[in-house]
Amino acid sequence: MSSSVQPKRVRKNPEARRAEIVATAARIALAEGLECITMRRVAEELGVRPGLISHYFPVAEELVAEAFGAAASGELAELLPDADAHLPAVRRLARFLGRTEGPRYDELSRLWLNARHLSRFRPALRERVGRQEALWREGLTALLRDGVESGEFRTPDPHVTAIQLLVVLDGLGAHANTDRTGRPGAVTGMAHALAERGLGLPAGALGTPH
Amino acid sequence: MSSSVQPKRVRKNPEARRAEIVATAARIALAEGLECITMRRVAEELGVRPGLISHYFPVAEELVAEAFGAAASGELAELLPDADAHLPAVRRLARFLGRTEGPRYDELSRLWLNARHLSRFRPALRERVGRQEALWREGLTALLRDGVESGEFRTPDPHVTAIQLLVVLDGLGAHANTDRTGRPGAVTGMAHALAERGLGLPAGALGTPH
DNA sequence: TTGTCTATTGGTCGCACATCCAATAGCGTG
DNA sequence: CACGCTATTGGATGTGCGACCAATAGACAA
Repeated sequence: MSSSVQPKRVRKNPEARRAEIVATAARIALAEGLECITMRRVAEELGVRPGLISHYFPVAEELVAEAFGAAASGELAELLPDADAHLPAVRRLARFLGRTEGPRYDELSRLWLNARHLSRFRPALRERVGRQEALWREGLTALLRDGVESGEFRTPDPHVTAIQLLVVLDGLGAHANTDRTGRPGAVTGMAHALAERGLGLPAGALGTPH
Repeated sequence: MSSSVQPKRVRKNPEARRAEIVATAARIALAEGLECITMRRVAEELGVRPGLISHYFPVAEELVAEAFGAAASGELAELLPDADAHLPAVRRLARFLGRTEGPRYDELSRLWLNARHLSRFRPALRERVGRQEALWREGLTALLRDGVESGEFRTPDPHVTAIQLLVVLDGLGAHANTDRTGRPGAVTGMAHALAERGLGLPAGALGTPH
């Protein structure tokens, strides 16, 4: 009558296991924060013993970096899906900006905040954050460049405009963390306004933030 | 011939000791981060036993919150000194923006990053962060309002403009943490540009960012 | 000087963590 | 079916942390 579950041990091939671990850690990172990625915590979530995580990631920091990379690039893919490549750039940009609101994006901007701060103490993570920043910058720059080539946008330098956009989005995200007391539309809409002004679009061309 | 220092115990009055503790913690927060504020660490810095810190701050989180508050309000006072109240608003704003660059301000924006993130887990800190945000917002809003009254600025809503400025500054600060690879002037100067545009000033009226 | 009050000590306790390793058991191969 | 490889376990080790408390020794008043 033992009510405890048998510790039936499951054996998987290393790549699969590793991927599973990273995915779990990424999920934890998004939901609860990078500091919640702990050997024990991940192990428990996977129904496995802590030693195993340690075996795949002898140094914990490496797992944290990997998890952040997975989460960030996953979210980027969702914000700027390759599948949209055929759509007009204005439309893609409008979608992108539209997705930078709501609880879902709050989670993401919290993760960035988290990562930027933590990367102060963890070199491996810092490196990953830098790489992801570059990816996001390039992704958005490519979108803007498309728009310029198709004549939808007019801007002296798509790369600079992209960075400016990301800076504003980061600022909004950081503020959203603590302060959400009746933010005026002129604040919420900063990214839209910046994009329209910086790309020679008429006001409202990108849709209005909710 | 004992080369070890005598543990001569010094007795101070509670308010002074408490102030000393907060000041030390604030210094640590600015230089190394809020998570380095630890009973042992602060005690060592003060040449005192850890138990003493614990005595003044039975709950560690309270000290962290207090330290952040001290650091943030101290820095605000330096960025917007009351002593400048007689100067024209343009000049005060130009100074303020001028001080938002360089290693000194980097330290501060790192602290804000740190605090915003950590406040996710520590209610007492979150409350303090909210209070400080309000103070910064109000300080800057007052400056802008002065400018409007004296006819130096033209803006539909000083409060909104102030928030927008802070958002951009936060975004720049967050980005500066990891990425500083040749940031174009059009990025570095975002705050200046936003202020000039939002306040009806001619370009360059606030000085150029270095 | 003596006595009292209390700021300060010195230690203890329990917790959560990363890291390491010898033993074990799943699974594919022969 | 038996064997060997290795993914996985269980447990030990050491560190740093907040919290707690009885004992101690400054400082000040009587």
